[in-house]
Amino acid sequence: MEAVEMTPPRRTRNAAATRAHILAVAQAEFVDHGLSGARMDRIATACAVNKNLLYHYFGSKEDLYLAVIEAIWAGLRAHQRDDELLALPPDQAMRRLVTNTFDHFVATPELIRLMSVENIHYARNLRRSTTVKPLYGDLLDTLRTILQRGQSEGMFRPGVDVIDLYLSISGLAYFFLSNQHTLSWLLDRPLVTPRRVAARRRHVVDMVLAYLVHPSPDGQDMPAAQSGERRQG
Amino acid sequence: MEAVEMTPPRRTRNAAATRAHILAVAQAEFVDHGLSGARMDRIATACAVNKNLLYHYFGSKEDLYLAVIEAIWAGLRAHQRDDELLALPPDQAMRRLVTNTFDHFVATPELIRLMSVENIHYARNLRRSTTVKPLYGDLLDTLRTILQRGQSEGMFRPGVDVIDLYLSISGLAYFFLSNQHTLSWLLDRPLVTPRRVAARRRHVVDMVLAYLVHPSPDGQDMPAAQSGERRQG
Amino acid sequence: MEAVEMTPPRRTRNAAATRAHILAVAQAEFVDHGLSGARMDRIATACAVNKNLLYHYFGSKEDLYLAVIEAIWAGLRAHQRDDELLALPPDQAMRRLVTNTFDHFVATPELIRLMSVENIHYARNLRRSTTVKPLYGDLLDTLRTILQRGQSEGMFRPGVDVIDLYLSISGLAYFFLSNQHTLSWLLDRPLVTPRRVAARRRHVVDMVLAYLVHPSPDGQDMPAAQSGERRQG
Amino acid sequence: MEAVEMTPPRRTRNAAATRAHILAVAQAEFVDHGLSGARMDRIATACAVNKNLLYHYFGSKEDLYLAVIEAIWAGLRAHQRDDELLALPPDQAMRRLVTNTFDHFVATPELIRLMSVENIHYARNLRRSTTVKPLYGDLLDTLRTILQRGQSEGMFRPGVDVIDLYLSISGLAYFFLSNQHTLSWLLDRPLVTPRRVAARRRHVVDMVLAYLVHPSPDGQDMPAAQSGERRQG
DNA sequence: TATGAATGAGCGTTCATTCAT
DNA sequence: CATGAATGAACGCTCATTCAT
Repeated sequence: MEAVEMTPPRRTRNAAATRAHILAVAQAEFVDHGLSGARMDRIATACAVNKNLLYHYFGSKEDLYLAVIEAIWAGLRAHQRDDELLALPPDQAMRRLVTNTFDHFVATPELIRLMSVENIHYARNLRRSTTVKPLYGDLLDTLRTILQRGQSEGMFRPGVDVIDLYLSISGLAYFFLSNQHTLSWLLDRPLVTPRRVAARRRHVVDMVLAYLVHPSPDGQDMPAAQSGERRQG
Repeated sequence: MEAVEMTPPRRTRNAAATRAHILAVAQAEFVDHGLSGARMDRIATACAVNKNLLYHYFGSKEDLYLAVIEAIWAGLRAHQRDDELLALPPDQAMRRLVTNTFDHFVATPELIRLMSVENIHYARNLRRSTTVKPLYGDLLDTLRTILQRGQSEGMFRPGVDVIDLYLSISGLAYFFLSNQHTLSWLLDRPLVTPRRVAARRRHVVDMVLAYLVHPSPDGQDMPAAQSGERRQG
Repeated sequence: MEAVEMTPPRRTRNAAATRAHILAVAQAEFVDHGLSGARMDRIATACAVNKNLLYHYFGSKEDLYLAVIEAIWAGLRAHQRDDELLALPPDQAMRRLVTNTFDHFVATPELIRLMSVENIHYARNLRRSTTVKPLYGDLLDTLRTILQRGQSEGMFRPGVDVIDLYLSISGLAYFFLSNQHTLSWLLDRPLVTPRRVAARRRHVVDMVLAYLVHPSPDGQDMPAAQSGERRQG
Repeated sequence: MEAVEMTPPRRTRNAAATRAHILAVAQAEFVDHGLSGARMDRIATACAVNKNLLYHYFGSKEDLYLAVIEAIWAGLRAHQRDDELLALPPDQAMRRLVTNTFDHFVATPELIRLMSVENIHYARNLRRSTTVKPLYGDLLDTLRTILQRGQSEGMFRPGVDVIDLYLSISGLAYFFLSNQHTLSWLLDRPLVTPRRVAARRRHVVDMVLAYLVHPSPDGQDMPAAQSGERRQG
């Protein structure tokens, strides 16, 4: 809920830095208030720049918003291109992919909120973007590769739709974050404490792997048995 | 995306009907445009009613919005109170609970959108409600009962957090609906066709039950094996 | 600042009483908020009658206001017709006339405020009245009689304009009441405490009589010498 | 009753001039219609300026009104600081003080009306001012000095309350101006013609000095005897 | 490049008033 | 006589945007 700080470029003749600063402040505003609720005035004031500069650099409120969501979706995609995953055995790769997704969502609340905002607006603006779509041409490739590898090894169950798998991995991490405010009110407890987040992380991994991994004949390979994540405090 | 029509009660001097009509039209407006984006003028026009009447009945835009979300959350809760579930064996009860949740989300797109909208506003309005919270005191009771019954029978795995389970059941159904517009653009295919929804329904049930249900020693009781829902076309 | 009480005529079929009640409540509203600031809604609510009744009885806001000021000006005039004055010697009569004016202003703050309100509106409404003007045809008669009697006795100074005398008697009592709120703020003390009002009453009488009464040749008849009012606590 | 014109600074991009113009036009509006009756739209139109500019410069209607009354009260005080008075003998100083007050009221009808308006609103706005009160800390000083000087010389009567004297000097000049519209209707003659104003001016001076000045033993020093003002036509 | 001044459209809200019974 | 339902006009104010330099 705080205005982004970044090196304030007051009296700077550095156009790029000013632009970046505006973008960062605008992101905070759109994250906080949505598209309709955001105020150009507040952005200009928070940037300590003249309001006209916003229009000079970005053209209009909607275009400024577009620049913000283009940046956030590019950041998401950059994170997803995790080639190191393909070097791991399928179950470990999948586990890593799930935790990476989860961790990125947790670490980037702006992403969660802007995704909600953009869907409230029926993705009308994202569709106007010419930069985002190209990045997502192969969105499912890594996941599909891991999935197929695990299936051909007999480790993963057959008949798994990669889109459904993607939606589940995302949804399991997304929902409790995106809807934390209504949920924590109705459930009468905070949902995004470090403790609860860590527990949920384990739960999500368990659920995805329980679904994917064939139980071994002798039952000793129950996914849950190894759900303890070593890398996380 | 259009204003609700309902039997137009124009020229009727029936306060309750007028109020209900306003509420229905207002819901459509808030669903479509969010809180900040909604326009009282549009609501009044769509109702064929004087704008002042909105204020006469509801006091303010925010209070009208509150009335809308109170109604939608009450509807959600009414649906969740499914006592018939407790008469079923745990696995069937759980399966039914998951499909009920899923089906209600699919059948009530307004709910999904208003949940998103309200979370964009940090649940500020829901928290003002005095009617919603009381309904949700025992939100997790049914789920907890089913879960514990399954665990004591040895059918469900131990160590399952009921909150996490609730979040997962909801999230698996919620995300692909709430974010369908960005997702279908990025994934280059529609996500809410009848075919895809049916497939996703099966997938969600499979995932939840695969997570919960112990594999039987001989491995022939894989949850997925019985995922075919008979009751759904 | 309080709503007038009067016997609340709820469920009374007594039209006259209802009308009177509305009038009393309306007076309080106009006194408090002026003409533009008054609200028909507030009046109706305070009367616990339907808003339409105000229109039924009085036609419009401006006409209701007119009824209020007609009543208050009639009350003022009724008070001024003090025939007993003419039975007194001129100086005592004048003293009585001044104190009567003063006391009536003090006792009727509504009068002061409605006079200010009506003048803010350039007496536009009072001029529409057909009932007030007739009452004031002989407004200055009593004053003129007393004045002339005193002059012909050699007790009052000659060359006194009766209008100026009237304006002074009124103005000396009016101003500190009408402007009490700004004055007491700027002078940093309350002006309408019982003590201050009593002192001002003496002062006003002194000033008017000092102006009117010839000093007696031996100087022992200084008006101030007898300024102590016996009749007042 | 018409909006002030002043050199119309349209097409001028001079903030200070625009602000001053708005203030002048706003004063005329508040003088004419009071606070509740004034219309921001009318002010904007009369200024040939966008309505939003009023808010940009003054924040709100109430704050614009506050700026107007701050200016008028500052003007009143500026006029009252008449140090030359102290160089005159007490009776002449007092005479001058009374005429100055009277003349300022006559010359500034906006002041009279805004004082009435502000009192109708219980001085609620003046009390919000941080600039007016400091100017009025020593409001009574000059008057007190003149009074005491005259008393110690034996020229003025003892036992005069300086506040009452101030209220009387003001009230004698204020009332016939503030209430001219009702009065001239009820008295059936105009009250603010040059002739009547001049006569009233003499009357007010006479009354104040008759009250203050001891009659000389031989009676030839009747205050009224020298009431003829030379400086006024 | 950057700014202070200014705008037009429209928003949420209010208010005196009228309709229908 | 009295009421609940409903209205039209306009009010104070906001907001994205443009002008002029």
